[in-house]
Amino acid sequence: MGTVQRSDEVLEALRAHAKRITAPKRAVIEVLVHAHDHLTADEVTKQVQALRPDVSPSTVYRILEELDDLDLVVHSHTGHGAAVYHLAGASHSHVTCEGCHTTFEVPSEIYDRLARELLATQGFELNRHHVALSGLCEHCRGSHS
Amino acid sequence: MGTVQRSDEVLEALRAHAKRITAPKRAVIEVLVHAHDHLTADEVTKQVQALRPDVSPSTVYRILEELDDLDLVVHSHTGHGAAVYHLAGASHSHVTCEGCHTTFEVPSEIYDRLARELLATQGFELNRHHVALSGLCEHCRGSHS
DNA sequence: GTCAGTGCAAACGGTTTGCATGTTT
DNA sequence: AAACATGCAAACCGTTTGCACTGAC
Repeated sequence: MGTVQRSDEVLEALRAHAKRITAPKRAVIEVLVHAHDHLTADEVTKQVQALRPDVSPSTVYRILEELDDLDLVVHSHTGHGAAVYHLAGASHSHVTCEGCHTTFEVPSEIYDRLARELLATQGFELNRHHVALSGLCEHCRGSHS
Repeated sequence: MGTVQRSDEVLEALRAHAKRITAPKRAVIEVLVHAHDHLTADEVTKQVQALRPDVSPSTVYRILEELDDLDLVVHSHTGHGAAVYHLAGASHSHVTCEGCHTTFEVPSEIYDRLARELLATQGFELNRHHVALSGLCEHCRGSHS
């Protein structure tokens, strides 16, 4: 799995895989590199369109898919609403609050033991990224269900 | 959280909550009680319609939602395709294979340590049911990707 | 008789696809 | 110039909703 934080690393990887470098791709990558949180495809699209209004949502989906296939970005399903995307940086996992629908990162080591146990007992190889754990964040736990 | 395996327990609970007992509800409950695996809403609908062809998908969704609200059924998002439903029987969790898209149960104790850790370090209260863990089952791990 | 529950059809959100056009290589 | 990437619009899947009607209580 890749570990990328800068645009040129991503572009480099694209070239290495004989993918073409286009304006929409540059824009998507730029958005992802500067993103502070985890973005849905729609949020990526809106930010991209702020730079290049003519880029279509389907193109953004296709680019995200391509980057995902190359392990340059990672996406995660949250059990509510759209999937979230971010660059495949330092390996981490996700949890989503069912109350406020915020997705945040947790160290993926919290899965270590569970992953070992699943492998040993079920022969199941855990993917720590593909879905976010669900529950209630500190704040929403206080408020109410 | 409820622990129900028999139709009459479910019907009982519905009465206790002043919900009406209708033919479509009986059929949905019957299907769930006899289900061997985890069913999508669509699968429930098809099985219900085998008994009562005039029951509409939206009704099935509404019934599943009602039963879910009453903690009589549980649903889980798998990171691929439709959510799966089953009776709220013995507490267990789910994992889904990204290869063959099979969802199966695992003892929810595998989460014990992780849940404690999330609570202690993040103040996050884990819901062990709402999403299924994702990965590769023994068989698909062998085959390929 | 009342109201919750239902069927239908239409809308919805998120995502994918077919196709003609444009752009990178 | 060939191949690939794009924009658009339409389709898609899973799910929710508005509404008039039916049937449980």
